[in-house]
Amino acid sequence: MRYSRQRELITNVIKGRKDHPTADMIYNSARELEPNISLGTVYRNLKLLADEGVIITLETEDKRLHYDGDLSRHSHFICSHCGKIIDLFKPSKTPVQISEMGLKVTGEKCVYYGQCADCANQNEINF
Amino acid sequence: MRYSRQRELITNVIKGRKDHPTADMIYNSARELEPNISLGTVYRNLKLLADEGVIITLETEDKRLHYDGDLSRHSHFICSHCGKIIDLFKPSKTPVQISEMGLKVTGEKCVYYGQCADCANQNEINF
DNA sequence: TATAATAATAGTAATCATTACTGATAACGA
DNA sequence: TCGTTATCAGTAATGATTACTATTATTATA
Repeated sequence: MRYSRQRELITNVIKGRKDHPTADMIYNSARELEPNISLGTVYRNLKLLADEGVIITLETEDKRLHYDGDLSRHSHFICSHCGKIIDLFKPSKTPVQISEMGLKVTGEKCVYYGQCADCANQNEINF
Repeated sequence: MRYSRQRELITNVIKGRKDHPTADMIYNSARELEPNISLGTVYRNLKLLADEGVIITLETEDKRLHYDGDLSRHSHFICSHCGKIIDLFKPSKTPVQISEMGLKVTGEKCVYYGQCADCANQNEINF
């Protein structure tokens, strides 16, 4: 992977924010410093950075991918009313502590990722 | 909300499956019994059922919404290799127990939903 | 039971986030 | 410095989902 000024800028934009911007929001931020940057470049690099594990993606109900530059283990709270995304770090993970932040939790979706038994077996043979 | 044969069929298709079908998969199943059912009808009713809380949605990395007719509290395991979605019920939620199912967990995304402090305050005034 | 009001449908067009494509540009090893 | 080729800007294409419209079906009521 070669260096590119655009990719560095995109990385800095994400890492420098505490919200969880969409591609479009990152595009707008990036254009302030690099007015000619292309939306396609933003999307291509976001995918690249996510594949490399440099950033994290968040699939939300608003049907747009949100990006997170914080790789530390944490979960998220999404307001069903305004869509705001709030980081929840370990000590705040329990329902009680969440409510201390003024958040009223009505639901949760927890997804684990990895390799299923079938794919793990296939890998033993094919890879 | 009036009764409709199509909505009942769609509901039965989802409730009768243990996998986590997309709209397209539900459409194909529904067509076996109702060959003229429209894809638009499937989408409209899925959204309706999700809004009513009759079914649950799952936003995945494959960029297609998956639906779940099981309302009991549980999380999901998604195979990064084949995309298969596996239910994880309470007693299997810990990493150790997950690995006993032959699943190799490499990551997790946990999202809580509800009302943020700002929206809760606004509601006191406006609603 | 017949009828009117209107929710829901089938079929199709439109939307919108994301991805693919293409000729030009830039990074970087030799 | 030069050649190779990753990356880019700009734009077209894709694909899941939603909106639209004329028609049909549900259901409350006479």
